[in-house]
Amino acid sequence: MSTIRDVAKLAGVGVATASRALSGNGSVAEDTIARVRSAAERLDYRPSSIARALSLRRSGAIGVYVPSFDGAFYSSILSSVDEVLRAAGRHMIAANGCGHGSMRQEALDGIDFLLDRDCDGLLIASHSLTDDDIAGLLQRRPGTVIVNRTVPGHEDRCFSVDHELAGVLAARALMQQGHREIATIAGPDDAPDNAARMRGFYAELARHDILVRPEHQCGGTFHFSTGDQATRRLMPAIRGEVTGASRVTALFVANDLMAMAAISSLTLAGLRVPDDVSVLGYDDSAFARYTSPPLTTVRVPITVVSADGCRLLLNECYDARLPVQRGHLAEVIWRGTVAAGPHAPLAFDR
Amino acid sequence: MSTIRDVAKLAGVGVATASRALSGNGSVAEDTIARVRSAAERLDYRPSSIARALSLRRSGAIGVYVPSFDGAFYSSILSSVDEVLRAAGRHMIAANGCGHGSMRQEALDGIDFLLDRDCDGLLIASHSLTDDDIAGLLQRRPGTVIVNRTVPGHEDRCFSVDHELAGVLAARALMQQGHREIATIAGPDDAPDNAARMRGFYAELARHDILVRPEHQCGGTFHFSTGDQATRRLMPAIRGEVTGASRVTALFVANDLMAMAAISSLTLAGLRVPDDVSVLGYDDSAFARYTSPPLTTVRVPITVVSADGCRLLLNECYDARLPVQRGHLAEVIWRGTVAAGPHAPLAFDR
DNA sequence: TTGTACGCGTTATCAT
DNA sequence: ATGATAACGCGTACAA
Repeated sequence: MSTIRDVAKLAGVGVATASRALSGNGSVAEDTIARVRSAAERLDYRPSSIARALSLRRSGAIGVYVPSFDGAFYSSILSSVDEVLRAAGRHMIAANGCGHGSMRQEALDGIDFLLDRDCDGLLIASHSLTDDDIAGLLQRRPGTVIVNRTVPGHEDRCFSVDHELAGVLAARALMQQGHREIATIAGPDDAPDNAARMRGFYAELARHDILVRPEHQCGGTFHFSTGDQATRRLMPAIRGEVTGASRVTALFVANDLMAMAAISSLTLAGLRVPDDVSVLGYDDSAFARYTSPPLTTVRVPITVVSADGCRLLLNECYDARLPVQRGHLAEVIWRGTVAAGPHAPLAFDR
Repeated sequence: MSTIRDVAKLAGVGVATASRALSGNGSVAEDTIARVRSAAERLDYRPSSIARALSLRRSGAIGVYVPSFDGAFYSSILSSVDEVLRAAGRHMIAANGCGHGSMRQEALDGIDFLLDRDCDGLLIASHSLTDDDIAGLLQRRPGTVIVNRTVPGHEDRCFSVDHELAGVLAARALMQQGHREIATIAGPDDAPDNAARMRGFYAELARHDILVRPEHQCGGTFHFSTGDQATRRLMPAIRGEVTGASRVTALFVANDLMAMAAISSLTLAGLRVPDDVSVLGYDDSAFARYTSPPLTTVRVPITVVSADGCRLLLNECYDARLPVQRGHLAEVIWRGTVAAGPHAPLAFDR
């Protein structure tokens, strides 16, 4: 490995000149630049990003924490962030939750790990941290951005759709199709984004005098398996086998993974989607248009949300002036899993 | 940010002693260690990983290139590598193909990018690079491991199942269920792993006098959309609407993403899987057990394959002595998308 | 425009 | 067991 001193020597100049010639910072004579360039070429000179980082006191790395790399949702964040970062000549150190603690502990550990790596900035997607965890982190580490949830008092550092409003849209979608007997499969109780969408969902339903019976409210973990389990538990209600209760005709599932598992489970049990039950998902993951039938779902534009978060980070950490959008909106994507229910459809403006 | 000099000063020792006390390398008196530790604690001292990297001439980073973060297959590689790395105190710089060139160019760029980041080692999963690209890279960069394909002459640096054998298993799975009229949806022509599985598949079929008609061999890109398109093209043949040709009763799809799209497409067209057509996937991605119906597929144990590749890297780059397995095997996972075909089942030993 | 010299924060060497 | 000091490779004052 040749260093900049080798290049300087070969070009017959001082190291400072070589550095300037290569980086373009500072003025260097044309022919000197050429000499240095060709010397660098000849030696196959590769600047040490480590030495540069030490000197500049910036590593050029943005740490990204996601609970998991699996699942289309978090993958989208990584893709999107990697693209923005690479275009800016920065890179990503990605960490996911691993180890053996609670999900909160895993997140804390992962973030700690990233911090130890001298990341210039941090982009975090975690629904397992408490608001206080995040508030503390935000205060300790200025260059931090939170994605997919909004922490009260720190709205400027959070990039997310309004999940509560998205929940409202989900409720309307079902009601406008004439569903009133509805069951839900939620995400983790302690996940703020889950809580928000469920809150919005139930509230909007309640505004139209629709109540989801407690026994029709299932909990899940955002993973396939729990979508499957919850659906099985709901099966009698969906089949209308519960005496004294009307048949459940629609299912709102808090993310597409669980929705997909629900459809699979339903199909396996001989129930037809959407003829026997409608299923409404959440996220609009990449696979949603390829389930059988294609999934009707609430789209969360997570790639653009995280790209904007990432650009804010770039602006702060490296004095860039990238455009940063806010106020991203969720919307219902109509595909094939929600059909007309037995009741009169309700109409909503837009 | 306090440095080790601050710690040393506060503890009343030299920097070397402080360094030794903190790292555990070299002998330091018990009470000195305690003094240094508490000084570090008080100052909330965080060693600079950059300075350490410069001094040690190792960044502690392993670069990981995957064509895309989306799709369960590459996500599994990331998860698995991150877990192994974190356990070893190392980290991952992940890059995916982005930019606007060919997939090969994207891979080349991504790898170059990683190299510029002073990664100690490289783990690469790309089916778009040529064997020569990889041979060249392997020679330039000793600490490199290739995952999910085997480059002739570099078997020791490649971690992969035998995709050709896996293709053989796929063919047997279909034949043993009594299928003889078979269509295929392959991955990219220039992807060696795709070529291998298709080669094995066709060869094993041919050994039993089964030929896949050229018009029943479709090409794809490993993405959802092409699985969908190919399936539509195949529809008449599956429906038995092609005069002078027997009805296609089974579909072998080169990865689960396309297989999922195929099922969706089939279902949408009113065809039942597996009653009307069987579908056999490839990879056993995380979602495979949650399609409708659950996908029968050839399992490629990519998490353990890449974990072993990663451990070899760790051994080479950091003189670790982690166990490294080889010779991972693919196997057919029977679920719900392959049913009995119209012909006599063939029997195979194991 | 150019070159010298220092600083970035660590670890390692070598005396003591 | 400990401390001074020299790398590590780069960027950049500052002087020329």
